[in-house]
Amino acid sequence: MDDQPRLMHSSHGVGMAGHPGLAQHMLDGTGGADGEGRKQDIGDILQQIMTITDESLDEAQARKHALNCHRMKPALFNVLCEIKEKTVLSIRGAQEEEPPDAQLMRLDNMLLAEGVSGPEKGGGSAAAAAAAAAAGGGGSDNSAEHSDYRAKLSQIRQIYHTELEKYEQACNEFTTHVMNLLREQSRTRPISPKEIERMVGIIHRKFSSIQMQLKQSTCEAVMILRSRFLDARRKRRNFNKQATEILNEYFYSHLSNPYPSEEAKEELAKKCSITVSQVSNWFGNKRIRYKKNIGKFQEEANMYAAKTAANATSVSTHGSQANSPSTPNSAGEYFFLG
DNA sequence: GTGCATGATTCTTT
DNA sequence: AAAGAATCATGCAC
Repeated sequence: MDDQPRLMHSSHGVGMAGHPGLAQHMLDGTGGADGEGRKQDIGDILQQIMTITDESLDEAQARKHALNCHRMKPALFNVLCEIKEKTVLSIRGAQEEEPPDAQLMRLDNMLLAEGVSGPEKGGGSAAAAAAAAAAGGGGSDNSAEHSDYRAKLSQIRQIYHTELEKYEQACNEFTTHVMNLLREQSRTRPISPKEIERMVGIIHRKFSSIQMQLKQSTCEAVMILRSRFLDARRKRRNFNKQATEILNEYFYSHLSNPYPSEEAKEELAKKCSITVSQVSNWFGNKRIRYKKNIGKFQEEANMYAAKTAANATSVSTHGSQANSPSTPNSAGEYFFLG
């Protein structure tokens, strides 16, 4: 055991000299058996290994074969393997720590949530349905947009999977190729299984970083699609007639103070099948537009006043006129006069 | 295509 | 935080 360092040391000392004639002599197995001769022997083998890449392919092939058959080869090979093992282990210890990538996990989670990387159909339509629900809308005519969204999502999904498969295939092919190469080389130079393992790890890391780029751009594409789908301003739909009617009825019957409470907004939202914030938007727009041009809305105001009055009389023959805007009892309180 | 209507957003004011 | 005001972007009738 303690002669291993000596072997390596001698390789440095003698290896650089280069004695083709002597080397041939050694490889023939006719060299001396004394200690000094053995050192020379090993040194020449190492020298030949180190210079093998300088030779032509045929020469190198022949040299390789000769070296493989050399009587000292197994011993030298074992020693080199041990040394290699030690250095590889020390390298491993130094650079092995790899925290689970938070970014990658986020991307994976998102792709799963959006139904891009999950099971075939279910996730995608679920996400689309959620997006559709979030979009607010009347709910009747968004099925066309919905299917459009779904089609585009599945397009993204398909591209993603094709690319992913391509990467995986390339990764496997490359890994196999490298492993075959290393296995082949391990016959002439010391390559420990751990080193192969490490190499495979490096390859996988490289490919997974490429995969991450794919995941990132897929996420971006989904986000853009989603934001387009969800951007209500782009896909603005007028409220249906009934909803507008309900909102106008409330507005004109509360003309002196058209500021519905939170509860009233919720009630209106429910009646109109829209969201509370849409109700708030509507009243905000209505107030400002009414105030800006009361004349323009006069006809509408009268119409709804009549309607409200009619409703009131039909409900109660007593003819309550509590909410009649056409007969204000205290005009000074009207919001648009303030 | 044009112009007005309308729902949503953004910024400012209260 | 809610309302007002200005503005944007689309819908729709013509």
